[in-house]
Amino acid sequence: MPELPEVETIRRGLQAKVLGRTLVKADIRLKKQVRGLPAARFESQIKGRRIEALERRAKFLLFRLSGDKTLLVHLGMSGQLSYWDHSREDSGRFVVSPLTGLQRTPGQHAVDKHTHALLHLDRGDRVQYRDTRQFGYLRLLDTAQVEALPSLRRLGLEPLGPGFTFEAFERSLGARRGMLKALLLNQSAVVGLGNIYADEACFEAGLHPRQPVERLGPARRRALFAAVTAVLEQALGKGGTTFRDYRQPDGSHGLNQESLKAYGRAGLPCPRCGTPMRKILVSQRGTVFCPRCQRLK
DNA sequence: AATTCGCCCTGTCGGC
DNA sequence: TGCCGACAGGGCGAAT
Repeated sequence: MPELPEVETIRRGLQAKVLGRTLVKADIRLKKQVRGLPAARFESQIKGRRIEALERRAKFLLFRLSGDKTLLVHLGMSGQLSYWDHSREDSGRFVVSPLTGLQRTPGQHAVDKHTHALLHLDRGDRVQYRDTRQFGYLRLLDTAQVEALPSLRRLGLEPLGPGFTFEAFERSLGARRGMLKALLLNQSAVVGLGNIYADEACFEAGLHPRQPVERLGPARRRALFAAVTAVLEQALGKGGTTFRDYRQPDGSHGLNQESLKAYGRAGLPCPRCGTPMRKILVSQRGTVFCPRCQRLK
C-alpha cells in the first residue's frame, strides 16, 4: 500500500507522539505478523524499552529502542500504523464513503479483526498495527544486525535524501537493463516508488513504462531523475495518496489522489494532450500511461 | 548476476 | 441473489 510519501508521513506523525515514550507491553494478536522470532519472545523482549528515535529507510520504519534494539515495521500492501490516545473517543467502524470510495475513520479506530498488533505505551496510549491483507510485518532486532539484513542491504538510493544527485543516480543505474517501470518497482537503483509513483514518474518524464532502460540517453535519464524527485516531493507535501487503506496516524487521509496524472486514470483524457490514457500490465502490475506522450524511444 | 513469475492474504467489484 | 475471476500503494523466493 504505502509508498515512500505515505510511510514518511506516518513516520512524521507518529514521531511527534512516541518519542521518549516507553513500551510497557506488546500484544501480538496475529502471530504470523511478527517475523524472525516467536511472537511471545517479541512481546517479552520489547517490554520496558524506550523509543529513542523513529527513522525510515525506503518503505521500512525503524523504531530505535533503548538497549540497542530496533523495531522494524513494513506495512506491505495494506498496513496501517495509528496512534491511539486513551483520552480520545473511538470513532465507530471503518466506513466506505459512497461518494469518494475512500475508507474513512473520522478519528482513531477501535481494535477490530484486522488490528493485529498493539504496542502499549505509558499513560495508557498505544500504537496500533492494522493490516487487512497481512503482507506487512514487525521484526525486533539487535540494532547492530539491522544493516546486515539482506532486505535492507540491497536497497538503492534514498530519493529524498541529500545523496540523491543526478551523478549518483547515473552510477546507480549503471548498465541496468530491462523495462523502466520494473526497475522503478524493484528498489535496487532508487527506493520508495511503488505502483502509483512509478506510473506518475514515467508520465512526468514522458517515458513509456516498458521503455528499455539501457536505451535511455543522458537527457532522458536526467528527465527521469527530475521526475522521480518531483513526484515524491509533491506527494509528501500533500500527506500521501489515499485510495483505499492508507491513513495518517491520526486517521485522516492524504490529499495527493487529487493530483495524480496517470495512476487510476485509465480511459480518462491525458492531462497533457487529451488522448485517452491506456492500461496495460507491466511486471504483473496494472499500469496506466498516455500512448501519445509516453512513446518507446 | 540480474530479471521475471508465483505466491502470501482479505476484500471488493463487475459479469454472468 | 449468488458465484467466480480479476484486481488492489509490496516484496520474497524459486526458476530462468
